[in-house]
Amino acid sequence: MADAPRWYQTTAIDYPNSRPHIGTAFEKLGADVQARYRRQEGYEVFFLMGNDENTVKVAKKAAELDQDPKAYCDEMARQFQEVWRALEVSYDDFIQTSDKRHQDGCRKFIQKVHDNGHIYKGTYEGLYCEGCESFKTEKEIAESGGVCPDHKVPPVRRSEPCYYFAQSKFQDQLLRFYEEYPDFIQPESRRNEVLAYVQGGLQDVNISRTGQNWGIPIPFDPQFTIYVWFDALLNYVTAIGYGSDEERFRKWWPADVHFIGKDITRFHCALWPAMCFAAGIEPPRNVFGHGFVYVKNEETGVTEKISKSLGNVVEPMDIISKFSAEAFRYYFLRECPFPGDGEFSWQRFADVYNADLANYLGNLYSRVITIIAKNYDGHLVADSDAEPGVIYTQVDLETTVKQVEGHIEACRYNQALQAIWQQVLVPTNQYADRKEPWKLVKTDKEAAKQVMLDLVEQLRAVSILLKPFLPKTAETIYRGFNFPQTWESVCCEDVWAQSRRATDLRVTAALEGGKVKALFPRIA
RNA sequence: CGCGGCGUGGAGCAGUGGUAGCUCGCCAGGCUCAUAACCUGGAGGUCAGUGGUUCAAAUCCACUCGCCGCAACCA
Repeated sequence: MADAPRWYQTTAIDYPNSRPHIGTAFEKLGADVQARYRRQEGYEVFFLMGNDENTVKVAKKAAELDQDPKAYCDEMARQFQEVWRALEVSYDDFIQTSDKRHQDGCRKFIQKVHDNGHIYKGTYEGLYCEGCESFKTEKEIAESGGVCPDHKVPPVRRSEPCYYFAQSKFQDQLLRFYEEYPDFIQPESRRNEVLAYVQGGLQDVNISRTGQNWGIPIPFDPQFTIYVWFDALLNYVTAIGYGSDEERFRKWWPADVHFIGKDITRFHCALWPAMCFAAGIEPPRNVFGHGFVYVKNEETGVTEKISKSLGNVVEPMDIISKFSAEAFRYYFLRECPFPGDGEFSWQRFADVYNADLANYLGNLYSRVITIIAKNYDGHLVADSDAEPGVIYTQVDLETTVKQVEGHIEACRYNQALQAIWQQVLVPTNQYADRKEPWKLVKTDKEAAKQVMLDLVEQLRAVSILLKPFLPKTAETIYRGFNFPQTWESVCCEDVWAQSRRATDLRVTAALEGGKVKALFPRIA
């Protein structure tokens, strides 16, 4: 048997100076669906996440709390992972950029780029705030009326020695690269932005900082630390053994996809591949810049960007404890198009929860099980030669499965879910109403049984299709019956390839008073 | 003229050349197996505007108006 195809994917690493909010979670969910889908379809998957810790902000925050920065980072990493686990994000590794493995790999990488002649010493001149002890951009200063936005004092022009990464040398190579791999930047709409940016001329990047005792010292000049962006991007390679385990590194690199927020597209589509060129490694195959989640202000009806200053930050746990992790996953994956933007509101959440999860999905599961339990003692013996009923008039199940797979592969999760609801759940409820097995069972128990087998078959299909999206719910539905294949091994193709295999179908879900526990209890 | 995106019934979205579609909400009816769920029917849109291309445009082109994101470290 041939080796399984490999799939290496990452998410952006997060600053741990505040806890994750629903926007941060959105990215991890989108990535998680992809990882689960690839695993299910037979790929050997490595799914990396992590935290970005070598920034001044983190050191400051730790100092405020009178904590050691590393201890602070470790505690935050624990808290982040607690949230990711609660959301059933199936990451394989979690890297912290304050980890030794990252710092060692990082130094090797920058040394390599230096040895290859792409780093040179120069001077950086800019507006410096003595309060912040850091440079400010012209824009920042201009926006706050000529003073530092934090300290309200005018900055001074200052120049200091630094190291530059010769990004400009790679401009042509980058443009050729985009041309050769037109799918590199996803979604398509972000492509023009990056092209225009690179065509507009790349500048060399100052990749060093001085006077910081938190961060990674530059190996060839330890009084400098590595600029946080240069360091952060390297997590994608240090996590898989760059500089320490060549075999492992070669196994996984290049990454199949980096999932990132649309705001950092440029770093990933220009700076990062240029860094790869400079170090003599391949660039990643794909960068996917997802959209943002905005929050609808329930009072004013205005859609706002999530921000601390607006006080509209919603944390995942707020929602998980009121509803469930599965509902959380469903809402964001269904309501917010991954390539574009979406919005959250409690009202909308409740509407979607009741309509899609409680009514269409949960209720179908309940009614099917109850009928079988009541009338057949939870046991249907199927005739192997019985003709399945005609459920679909527009699109058949196999076509739907293929559409869903296409949508997942393109990260159009909302459209995948929409297809499952519109093309499977809706017709199944319609079919049940047309056939009325609860009436039919009184006059023709055999015919009613065939209808029930058809309905169960639909539930089996739904559970498989939902496997990457709602792992727990899908498993509960699947395990509600004694389907022959194991849950772990079931994949999309089985929807049609393994249909109607059960000749001795039993309801295995736990029943109480002849009824099954609601998958999603309605919210008032 | 910095770059880019968006503007479709009350709300949220799909639809990229050929009789305007989905979910929620609303109105009426049906059903009663089911989580007051499910099914059927209905009201509601000049697809931001103007001009153009075409036998035919929400869909292509031009311009106008409105909203938003990015512009080297706030997912």
